[in-house]
Amino acid sequence: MALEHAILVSLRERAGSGYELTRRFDKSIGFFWRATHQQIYRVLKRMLDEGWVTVEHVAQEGRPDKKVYSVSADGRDELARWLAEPGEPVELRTDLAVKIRGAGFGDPAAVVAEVRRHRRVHAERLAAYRAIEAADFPDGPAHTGQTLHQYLVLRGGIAAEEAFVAWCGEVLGAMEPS
Amino acid sequence: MALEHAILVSLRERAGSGYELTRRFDKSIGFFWRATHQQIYRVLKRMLDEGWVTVEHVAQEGRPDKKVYSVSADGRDELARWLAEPGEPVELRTDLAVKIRGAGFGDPAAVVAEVRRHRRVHAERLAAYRAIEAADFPDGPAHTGQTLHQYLVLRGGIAAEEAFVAWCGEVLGAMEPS
DNA sequence: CTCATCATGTAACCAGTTACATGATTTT
DNA sequence: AAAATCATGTAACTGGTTACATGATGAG
Repeated sequence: MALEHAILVSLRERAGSGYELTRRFDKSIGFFWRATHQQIYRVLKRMLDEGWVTVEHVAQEGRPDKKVYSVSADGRDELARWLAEPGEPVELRTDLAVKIRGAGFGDPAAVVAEVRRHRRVHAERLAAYRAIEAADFPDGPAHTGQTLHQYLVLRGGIAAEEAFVAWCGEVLGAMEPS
Repeated sequence: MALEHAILVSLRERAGSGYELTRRFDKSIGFFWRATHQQIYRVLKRMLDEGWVTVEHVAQEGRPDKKVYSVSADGRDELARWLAEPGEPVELRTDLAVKIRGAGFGDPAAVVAEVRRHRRVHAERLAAYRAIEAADFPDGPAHTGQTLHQYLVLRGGIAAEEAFVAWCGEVLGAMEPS
């Protein structure tokens, strides 16, 4: 379970509130890990109980107060421990594949339309990632440290989306009205 | 939620027991959807309650009896309905990316070792998929019907594993002792 | 006046994992 | 004698999603 650890990474990059973390999980961290605010608030509470983070209540003018979380020494230790620990390589789990495999048990044309829709979404995500790459990482792999690491993760998102777009294309080529 | 529907697809290809389904989810269907026997038995029970499948008790010699499940008319309708229904395109969720992004907060060399391990596993899966491709689908995209659909799903697994292997390679190239 | 943004939470539910449990037969 | 295969299940737990709930400020 990596949400705790994804939050630790994000908070080590910069302390923030649950709300701010939710925004980050909608953007950069969201390339590879999604989380809703409900989940983040719940996990932050648990992390606080475990002593991995500390809170500071911050009063704001014209806006609701917020609770700013920071990683504690225990949290830093836990993150370092987890980083060195082996984990399971990802496995793909996509219902699109189930639909393709089962296409003959329904309307194949509807499945083809669904593949086309998925290709469009993946192509849009790919374009968005490429725009971020061009804007934020002009030096490509010549970056160093944290910037390099962020760049490499983005490259993973790009590689995955490219693969999905190409696969959808292959499926369409083989299944489209022939 | 696609496990019900993955089971419907598998049972339409061939009726079988929970145990047999578990075997199939370890192999071909497992390229893109995993399930343990506990989960399969639980879901089969629910599907029986919903009337999507029927059971036949089969006594065997020298082996425990088994319950063979088949898809009912309602199950066929449900599968056809679901096949035409739009679903969410996959999102990647991998802790390896979290580890790469956080590498600077721990021992980067340990993260590099982890990336190398993942590359090895993905390369092994890729080789296994390619072996299946060569053995079971000699005609490539020239297949038709159900065989074509199974082939295209396997191609998706191959595309995904290729992308992971390439990405791990890129990460290693940028992070390895420099 | 309405919608978006900022900000935090609870509660119910669903899906998936891990552990426990049994027991015969066949293979090593 | 031990391990693998065939065969089915229950129970507890964990993680994630959806729905509900509140309330201020600022922009259109």
